[in-house]
Amino acid sequence: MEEWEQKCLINELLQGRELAMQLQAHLNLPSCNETRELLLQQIQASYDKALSLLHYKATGTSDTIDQPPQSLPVRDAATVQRKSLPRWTHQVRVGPGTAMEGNLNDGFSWRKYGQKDILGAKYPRGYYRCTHRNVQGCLATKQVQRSDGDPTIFDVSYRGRHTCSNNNQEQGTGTIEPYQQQQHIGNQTCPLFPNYLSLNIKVENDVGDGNYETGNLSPTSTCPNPTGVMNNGSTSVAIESEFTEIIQAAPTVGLEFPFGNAGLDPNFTFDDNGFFS
DNA sequence: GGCATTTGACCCGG
DNA sequence: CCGGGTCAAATGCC
Repeated sequence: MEEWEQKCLINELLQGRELAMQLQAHLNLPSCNETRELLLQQIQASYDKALSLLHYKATGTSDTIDQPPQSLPVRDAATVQRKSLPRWTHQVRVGPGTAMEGNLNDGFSWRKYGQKDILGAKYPRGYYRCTHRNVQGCLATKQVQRSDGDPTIFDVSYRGRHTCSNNNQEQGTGTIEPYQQQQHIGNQTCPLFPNYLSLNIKVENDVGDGNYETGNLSPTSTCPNPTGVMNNGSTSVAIESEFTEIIQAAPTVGLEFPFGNAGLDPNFTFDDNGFFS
């Protein structure tokens, strides 16, 4: 058990370090403020996690002290948590090769839990949560909505951070690893989804006090799932995944991908195949 | 049977 | 009251 915690801790610290380096790199780029904010958030979250790990070790079940009255049904707690989670969105444009929204694979496994027609939007919005929510207490969720202007663009907004570690290579963990930092961990770089193109992200920091999940990380959130680490070299998978977001986020403006923005998808033929009923 | 998606109902905040 | 977000039963797929 202790080994686990230690690994988790190291993971977090490494991640924090990497993120900090990222941040440093971004300090020189005048353009992306949001990216920096995102990085900051992630760094903070890393620290939080690391600290919570230590705390856990020290006191056993640290447990959430500032949990007020309680008695509120689960739902309330969930709501509160939800409200305080950080949120950011990318715009993802999809090329012709990519099938549909489901395939907007970003390295995590999502499970759809709802869909809603949004007022004023042509297309419904899909609601997804992490598949491992129940198992690992991972509270990450995302919403995917096709832009009504350009059907090839999806607004993907993320909420919360993944506390799980799902390293399923077969799932397409290999997000594009665009520019910078080619830390190819293992064989991660699968070119499965070269279709991300321009993505803009914006961080909507509705984390008022910035202490989201300060007092209470989701109870089980602290330690990534064993499988993540099991895979020997890939202890960093969790990190990798999180990096994914950053990486995707970073290219904000005018970053040229290998495949070039131009190359992508001259004419998508979505409309033909019924896409999204 | 187990897991994922679908879909209408429900909850909650503005 | 309205609209966005979530739940949960029904359904589908492997």
